[in-house]
Amino acid sequence: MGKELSERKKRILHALVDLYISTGQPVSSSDIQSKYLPEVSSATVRSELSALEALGYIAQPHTSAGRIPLKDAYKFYVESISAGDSSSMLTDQETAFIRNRFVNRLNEIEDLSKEAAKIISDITNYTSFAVETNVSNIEIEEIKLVPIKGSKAVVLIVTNRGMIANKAIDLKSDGLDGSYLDTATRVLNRVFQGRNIKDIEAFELGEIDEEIKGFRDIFDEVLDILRIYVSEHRDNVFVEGALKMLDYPEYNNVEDAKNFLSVISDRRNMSELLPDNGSLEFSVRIGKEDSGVDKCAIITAAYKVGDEIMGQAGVIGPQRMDYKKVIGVLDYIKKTMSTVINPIGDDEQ
Amino acid sequence: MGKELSERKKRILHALVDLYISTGQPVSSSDIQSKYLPEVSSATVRSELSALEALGYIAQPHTSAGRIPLKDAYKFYVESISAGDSSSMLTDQETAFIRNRFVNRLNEIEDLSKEAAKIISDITNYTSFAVETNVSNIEIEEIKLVPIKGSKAVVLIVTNRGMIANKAIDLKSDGLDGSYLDTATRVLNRVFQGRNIKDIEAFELGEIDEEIKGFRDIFDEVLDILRIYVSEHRDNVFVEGALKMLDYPEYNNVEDAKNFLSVISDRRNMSELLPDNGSLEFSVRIGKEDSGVDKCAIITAAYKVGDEIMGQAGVIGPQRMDYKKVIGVLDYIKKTMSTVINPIGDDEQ
DNA sequence: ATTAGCACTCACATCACTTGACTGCTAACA
DNA sequence: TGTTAGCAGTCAAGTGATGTGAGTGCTAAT
Repeated sequence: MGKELSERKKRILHALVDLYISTGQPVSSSDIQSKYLPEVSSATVRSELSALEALGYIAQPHTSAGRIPLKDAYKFYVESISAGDSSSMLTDQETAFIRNRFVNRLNEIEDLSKEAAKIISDITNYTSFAVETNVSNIEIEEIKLVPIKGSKAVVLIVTNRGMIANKAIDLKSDGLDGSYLDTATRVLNRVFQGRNIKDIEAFELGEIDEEIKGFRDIFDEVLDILRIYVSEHRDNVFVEGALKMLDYPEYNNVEDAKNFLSVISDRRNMSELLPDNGSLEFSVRIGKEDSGVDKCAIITAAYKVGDEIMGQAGVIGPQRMDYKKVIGVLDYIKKTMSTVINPIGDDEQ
Repeated sequence: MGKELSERKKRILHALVDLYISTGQPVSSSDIQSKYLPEVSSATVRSELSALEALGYIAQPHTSAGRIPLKDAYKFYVESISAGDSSSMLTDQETAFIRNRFVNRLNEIEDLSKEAAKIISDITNYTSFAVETNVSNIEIEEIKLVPIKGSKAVVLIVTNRGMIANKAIDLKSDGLDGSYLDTATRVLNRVFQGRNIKDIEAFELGEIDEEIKGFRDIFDEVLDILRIYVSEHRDNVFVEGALKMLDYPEYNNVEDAKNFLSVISDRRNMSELLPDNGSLEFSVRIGKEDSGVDKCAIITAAYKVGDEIMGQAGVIGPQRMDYKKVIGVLDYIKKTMSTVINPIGDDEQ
């Protein structure tokens, strides 16, 4: 559909988006002519603009105004810049900045995501976010019951991603002696060791019935801890620079600003904004309808550690945003993250 | 200074603040007369208003407008309502709502603060916050070193407020046998047991030099964990309903809204907004200058568990806010929190 | 196909004018 | 002396008329 655009139409459309991105104002035929196409007249540009308008790429706010780009124009624009080498779009200063920020102590995947979101927002000046995916894809390596004062014990669950320890359980008077705990630990490990955390819902009693016997309470406690952990970490979204969107005139009224902020502060909403197929290297979505952020464009990149996709990071900004820069930053972050980080598990935790 | 106000002036001033709080519009003499003082004429009210204006309680936005309250008027108003029984200002429905929300499983003081902030914001419809104070006033009860796979061990620090366990340390090849860990645990407990977490900076080597000997690495790791814990939990502020402020016409422009949001999302700023003397039962501050929220009023209450002050919770809203309701809610929350919650330590953790 | 030229459109700013909600003042009254 | 009615004065906010200028679409000439 877009293929039959003449070379000149393409140049004009690209120029129009460029100008609109930098000014935010409707672009006039003479603007385009003087800055991008000095070899023709503005009248020629005008007739081309008419054609582009008929094709649905651009529109006029009112009869005597310039043109503004529509969704398709942005799509065309993004395609045209994606072709180039995106990493070359960052200055040396910026790449150095990114690298520096990542060398700090970052153990947890959580810290990593947060830091990525911050960096992206700092450099691009747009609202950014990072999401950990596959949180439930965690394997239990070992469970320990550690006795502490009184008749309590701490449940310590070691996984391939870190550890979970936030709750003490009360053993009542059942077993204050070490052997009780030892047995309980052995049983728990027989049940849980090597299992994936996402399967906990399926941990039904049937299969392991006779093993549990006297340890039913502890078993339930552990299940509970895992459930809470999964629910708290599912769709873990970090948003950075939320207020930066308010600097752009598109969101210069309280109504829209409030709406935007309420959408992005709700993690459920945020995860709906992510591309369905999380494995896409890059995703650019412009003006998603009915999402509460229809005046926005969302660019995401999936990042990996080793071969595994750990999450996504991206930018949410006005439709007229600096796509070139954003894609460049995301691309560089993507690369940096997989090289700077030691694969989890070799390091502590 | 305010004492010499005549009874009628008091009634008029109170009426004016009342009306202004409910409408947000400058209040005219005839409004006051018709709704609050039908026994006199509006001209009389006018002359009283002149006097109150001369005393600095109220002002006119422009010559032909009604009056709006100034800081002193709000102070007068708050004093006059604080005298009454604040708890009676809540409906039965509201008190039931509060009680219900608190009966849920709430282990950590953190959950408690968060929930309090949510409740306050839900009921009052203003932005609310809760702060844990005295986080550093935590005593170490016990330290455990739990060996996990490889040559690693988890450091588990049990305190009177809960437990800290987020890091595994690498023992290298030093000691894979249990006895090494046992000795290390004993030494660590001799050093740390019973000590207050806030004293960690003073844990210098001199005094306990010869005890550490071969456990210097582990000792440093533990110190590090404690330091990080303290710094992450100092001034732990939870803000709820931040966007609610944007519903009030006072913040109906993006400039102010952005400013407000950036102030309250920064925890350092927030802790500066708290009253210096955290032990005050209630604190009402109106239009604090140079704070970035000079158009706001801030009401805080200290809440206790047992005799110990655990934190503060409060509301930040427009100066013309429903003081009666807010104070009522805070008062009830205060009472409920100390009764619903089991003293920490009896319960799990 | 391109261009110059021109008439047309329309958002936006400006200005004069009206309206109405207040006040402050004054003079009369209890 | 305190209160009140009455009235003139003030000023924000709304309304409508008018001008301005940036931009277009159209047409006729090249």
